[in-house]
Amino acid sequence: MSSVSLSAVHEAAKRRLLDAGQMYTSGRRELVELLFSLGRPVTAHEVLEARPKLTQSSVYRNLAVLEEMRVVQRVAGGDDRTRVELAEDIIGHHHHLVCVVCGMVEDLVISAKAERAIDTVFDQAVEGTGFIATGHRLDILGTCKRCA
Amino acid sequence: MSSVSLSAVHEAAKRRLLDAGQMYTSGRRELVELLFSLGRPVTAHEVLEARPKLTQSSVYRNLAVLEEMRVVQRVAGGDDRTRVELAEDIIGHHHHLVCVVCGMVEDLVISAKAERAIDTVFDQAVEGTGFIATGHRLDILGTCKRCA
DNA sequence: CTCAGTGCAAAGGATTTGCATGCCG
DNA sequence: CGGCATGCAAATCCTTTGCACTGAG
Repeated sequence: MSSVSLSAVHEAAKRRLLDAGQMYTSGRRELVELLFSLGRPVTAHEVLEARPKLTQSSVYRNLAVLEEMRVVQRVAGGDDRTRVELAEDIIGHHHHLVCVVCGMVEDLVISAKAERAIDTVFDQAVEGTGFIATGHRLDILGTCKRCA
Repeated sequence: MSSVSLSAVHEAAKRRLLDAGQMYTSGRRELVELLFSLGRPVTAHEVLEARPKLTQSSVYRNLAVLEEMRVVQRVAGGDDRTRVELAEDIIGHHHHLVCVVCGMVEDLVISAKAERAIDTVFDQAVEGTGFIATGHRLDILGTCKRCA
């Protein structure tokens, strides 16, 4: 699953940006690298703490660009802050363990079989609602080790 | 499913507040009534639009109290605003259709069988992670009728 | 050279808080 | 009466934006 390499991620990110006429600057590269190394959804605040050199507005702006280019995606956490992580089609489809105490979010990969079961359930559920489903969000809520 | 009556909801809400030494005031009652009548997660902003008489700070404060008393629960939408709806143990377990265009969230009830399938999948997934699961959040993302 | 990207500071929007007053128990 | 709840306004927090400057192609 997370057998994806950093260089592969950079390649994917770079291609998506260049194809859209955007630059793959050092600031953006650094964001991708950080997201890759942390391997979980992070808030803008966490990014700024981890990379003090980066500027607040640039982080927000670059995350927005990366999101538009489908390099990263937003994730709802246990609190109100917006979190982002590398897009699923880059690091692979997965779900989240959300700590309702501290808001932390961790990735969770489930078996292909389980995934298929869920897909089936959802497909049936949406039928006839007039809603056009494009994806899903499955989070398991609870308490993480640290907060237990 | 939504066979729950308004009075039953008021009763449940009132009991939870009184048991905790809180008052079930008209402002709180009105919030519960509005949430019940709308039947979907709403933002504080929507509440204020629907009930202009209510004060902004009181709405936020009362929603916080109701959340603490487990009368309402927060729901992540397609945008950044916090939404709340009546707690699942009052109106019943369900999931959400989230519009990624306008952020709107609608309730979705799936079959017991489907629900069981999902529970099984999740139980297995969390095993051995050290995470203490207390619930889950399943949202189907897509485009609603209005935004299609 | 030219335009997108960056930094800094100020603006914006949602939510929270302080404080004086009102109302329920 | 006494304390929680309410209103209003000011304060905060997160995020976005304006503008001048820098850097890459």
